Amino acid sequence: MLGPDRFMWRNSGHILSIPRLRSLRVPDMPSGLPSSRLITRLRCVTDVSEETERVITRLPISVRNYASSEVIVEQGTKASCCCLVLDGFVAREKTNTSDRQIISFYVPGDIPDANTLHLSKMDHSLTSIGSVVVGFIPHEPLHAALSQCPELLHALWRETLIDAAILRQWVVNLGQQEGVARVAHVLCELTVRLGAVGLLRNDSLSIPWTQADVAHATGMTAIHANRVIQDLRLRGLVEWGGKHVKIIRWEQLVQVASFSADYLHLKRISPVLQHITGLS
Amino acid sequence: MLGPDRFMWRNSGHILSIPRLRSLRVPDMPSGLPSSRLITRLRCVTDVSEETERVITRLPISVRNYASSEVIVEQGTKASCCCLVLDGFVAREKTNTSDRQIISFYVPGDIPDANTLHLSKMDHSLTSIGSVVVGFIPHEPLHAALSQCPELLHALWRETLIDAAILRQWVVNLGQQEGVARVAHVLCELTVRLGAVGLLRNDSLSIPWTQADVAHATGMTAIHANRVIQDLRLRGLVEWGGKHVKIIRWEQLVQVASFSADYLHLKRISPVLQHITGLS
DNA sequence: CGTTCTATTGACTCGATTCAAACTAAGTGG
DNA sequence: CCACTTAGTTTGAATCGAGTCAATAGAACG
Repeated sequence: MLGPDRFMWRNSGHILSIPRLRSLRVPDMPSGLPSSRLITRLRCVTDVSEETERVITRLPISVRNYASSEVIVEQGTKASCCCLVLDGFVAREKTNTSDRQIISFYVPGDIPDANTLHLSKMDHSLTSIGSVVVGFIPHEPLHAALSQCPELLHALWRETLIDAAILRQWVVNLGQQEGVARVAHVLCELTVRLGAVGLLRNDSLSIPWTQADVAHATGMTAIHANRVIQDLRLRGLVEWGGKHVKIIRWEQLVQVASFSADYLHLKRISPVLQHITGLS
Repeated sequence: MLGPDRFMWRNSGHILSIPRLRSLRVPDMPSGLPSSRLITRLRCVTDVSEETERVITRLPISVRNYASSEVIVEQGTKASCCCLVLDGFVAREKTNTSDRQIISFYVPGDIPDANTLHLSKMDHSLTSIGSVVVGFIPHEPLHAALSQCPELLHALWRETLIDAAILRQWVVNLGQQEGVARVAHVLCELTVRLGAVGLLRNDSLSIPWTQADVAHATGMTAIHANRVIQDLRLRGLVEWGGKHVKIIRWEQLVQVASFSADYLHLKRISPVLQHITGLS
């Protein structure tokens, strides 16, 4: 149940493979079965019948832990299974020699590589942001379940389409907003997505990212990310200490970010989320 | 067979609905049946059996023409059919009060709103870049065809996944490349995508876009886009006159753009494309 | 308790936007 | 056919957001 013996470690832009020396901080196992994370997520965006729920529960899922900054699935490889985030955060990224771009973040319940069901060759990598628990579902039984259960197929297709909708919004965010707005937008999105699956505590996000991660996601320098974060703090919009971000003024944050949750295509908004966002 | 009586006309950032006064320049009809465009495209990325081809040919497709800068499908509306680009270029865009972001371009054979099959509410608009011929396929018969023909279903799902892969690359492009590289990348991508469906003529792209369109796609000012284009011309990479872009030095363009066609997930490269790109 | 990340600060440079204005090409109406 | 209008392209100068380089301060870990 432990991670691999060697893992990719990022060090000032370079990627080295070094033996694992540190002990793994094993995060808490998600409550209940791994499949419940997926079902919770799917219920946010579509109807899931009990029959479909049973099909999902019967899927073989092998659970695995990752330490921080490990590569879960690597760019260029062919995937033979889909991974389901159970706990922690996963980043999708493309890394060139010097530049790293985080394309999107994934939270528990997401299947970041559902695309491999029909595009097995990975055109990007999946890496862990902080320690992460991931469930792997082999393609064959998943394909079998899909052909047997059209509702599940449509739910998964829908998931991949929402993933694309998030990418579209990210393009807009990068293309036409300036630094402060870009970071604010990421915060808004993660708040709503975490809230949707019931993982918001106390109006705040516990994301084990570094300011460099934020920078790589929003297309800026770590130094500039730092200044943007200070700006957000100064405006009193958030409290941002280390890996803990607390939303102080949601409405203003939304305004700065030009955020609207439409593109997330949520069917229902959880009570916790309603409280924070005022959405319904 | 003509477009609507009124259409959206963009004028210095504002959007006005004015009566159509100008005569429509009706583009040439695509050769053969509308469905052949789709089949040609699908064959670029997946295998299409004759049975599936027959299913596609039987789909009801109503053809419609659009003049330049018309809204084909509008953000916020619920779509009840998918549109298939038959001739010309379509842009996917999100427009706020002042800012316009082109999220992606579509070429003949593409289905820009296949996502509406499972996310009927449009979170963006589709507009015409120059005059365009579009085929509309109602959702119901399409859904029926999908449940009857798994191969078509998987082909379409695959198409939506490639659409997402293009968005991922676009995020990288916007996030970490500077102006010249961004524009060069768009050119490389369109060259390969047009070449794949056999629509490259003479190493050059006939795209009826304005420099403002290029700017909105690459996240910059029209003025800066102009300077970037001049830069590309000066370096001898392209000849860019009006709506006609000719690729002069493909290898250097690829290098400037940091372009690699992997993310387009093409199964085969057409002969014309091989000639220009040296790919296989 | 030192090593290694991570966060922070300052000064300088550069890419990109803004504002203003001129110039070209194309379409319209008299 | 020419004058007029409008969209689109091009140019210049001033300004600003963001990157770069360099260096320090704090936090986490073995």
